[in-house]
Amino acid sequence: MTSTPIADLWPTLPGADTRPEAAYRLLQAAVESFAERGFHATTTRDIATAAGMSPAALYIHYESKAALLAEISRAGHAATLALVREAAAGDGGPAERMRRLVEQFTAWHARARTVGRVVNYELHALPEDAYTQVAALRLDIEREVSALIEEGVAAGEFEVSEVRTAARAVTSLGIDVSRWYTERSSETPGELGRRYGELVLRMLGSRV
Amino acid sequence: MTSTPIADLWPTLPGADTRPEAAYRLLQAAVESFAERGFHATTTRDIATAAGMSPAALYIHYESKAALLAEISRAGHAATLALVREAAAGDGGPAERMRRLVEQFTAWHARARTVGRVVNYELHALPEDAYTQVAALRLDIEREVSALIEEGVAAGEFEVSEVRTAARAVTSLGIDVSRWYTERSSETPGELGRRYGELVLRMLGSRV
DNA sequence: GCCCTGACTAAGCGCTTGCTCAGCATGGTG
DNA sequence: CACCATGCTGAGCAAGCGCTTAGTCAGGGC
Repeated sequence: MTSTPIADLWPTLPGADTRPEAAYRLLQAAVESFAERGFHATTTRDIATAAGMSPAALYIHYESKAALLAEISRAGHAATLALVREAAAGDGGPAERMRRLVEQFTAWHARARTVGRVVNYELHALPEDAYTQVAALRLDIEREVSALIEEGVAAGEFEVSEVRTAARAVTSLGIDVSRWYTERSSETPGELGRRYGELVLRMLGSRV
Repeated sequence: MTSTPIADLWPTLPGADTRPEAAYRLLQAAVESFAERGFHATTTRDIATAAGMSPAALYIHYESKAALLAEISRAGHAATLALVREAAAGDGGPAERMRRLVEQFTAWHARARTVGRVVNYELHALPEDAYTQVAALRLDIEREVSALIEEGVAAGEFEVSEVRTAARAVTSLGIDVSRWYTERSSETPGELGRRYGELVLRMLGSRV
């Protein structure tokens, strides 16, 4: 692992290459604070101090505390959707692609657990317009997983009684990783991903 | 369903039969507010108003806002542990008991989703002593599930490569239900429980 | 040398927060 | 009848909140 999750996210932000480094430090501090204490328990003073600045400096780079949350949530969801799309559209049969999808989805939620927590558990604090955008991305993720399961059923590789319930279970398993995973966990993100990939394939009645 | 989840929890509280009805209304209002907005975004005025009282009345029945959270969290965890113990110690082989456990664990997290949200996602806001108690209950729940999986493996009914990872996955699936389930969900808690029971048995490589 | 610009700070404003306190109504008891 | 405990309210305090404002300062263009 050569870069932290927030560094992965940063280049995907609009105008990232021209933004001062301070904006990056603020975003990083915000992710960590929101993940640890939640959005409402985090103060603008917390974020600014962690980024080595006075509270007023925050407002030069971001419109508001909520704008920071919106930026994190949008970028995090976009990254997750990209990851899911890439795995679902890759080489191999449905089962093989599903295994890769779960491996990477799970590993991401372990590795980027701070971003993952903000993305999945602070939705209610988003301003309405940001929430609308993010809800659309979440729907896309679920649809992508559902489509892959359906493909697997059609190909005779999976056997499930309810596709939507199964898709829920698959994404649910991965998302919840960001709640309980800590750096003190005994498994690496990669190991966990591989084991969850195995479990999910069995859950879907895979014959492969 | 003849009673709401908070009514289920109330009788288990110390001295519940002598407490005034106002204390009950406050607890109910607190559960709903904490579940919807989170602990920190909820004000004592929100809770008191929802219970039909002035803010000051809250402090006659509870020591603080955090004491309300602690009471909810303790009672919710105790109820979940009791549910898990009952299912794990019931009749039948390991697979049969695991199916019942998952059915009931999942259905509880759907039906009592407001309590479930507070229980699982507001841990960080608990005072330290309440957190210690609750953490012990959570460990007991995980141990109960792990023990049942081990029993199943020993009996040749399950086949898993890592018991702890499998136990995590089982509880994880159920817990996450309280995050996404809404009263508008297409499945009833009972249906969802049965489907999840099926998925989990397959996940554990059940031969039954 | 001069001024402009962008990044930043010290101070603090207006408001909300968790919580307190003096006092009021009510209903059971002697 | 007086008395008092219980449950509650209206008013408000101290602290902390998100955010603003006036002003500082280094560095680059002319």
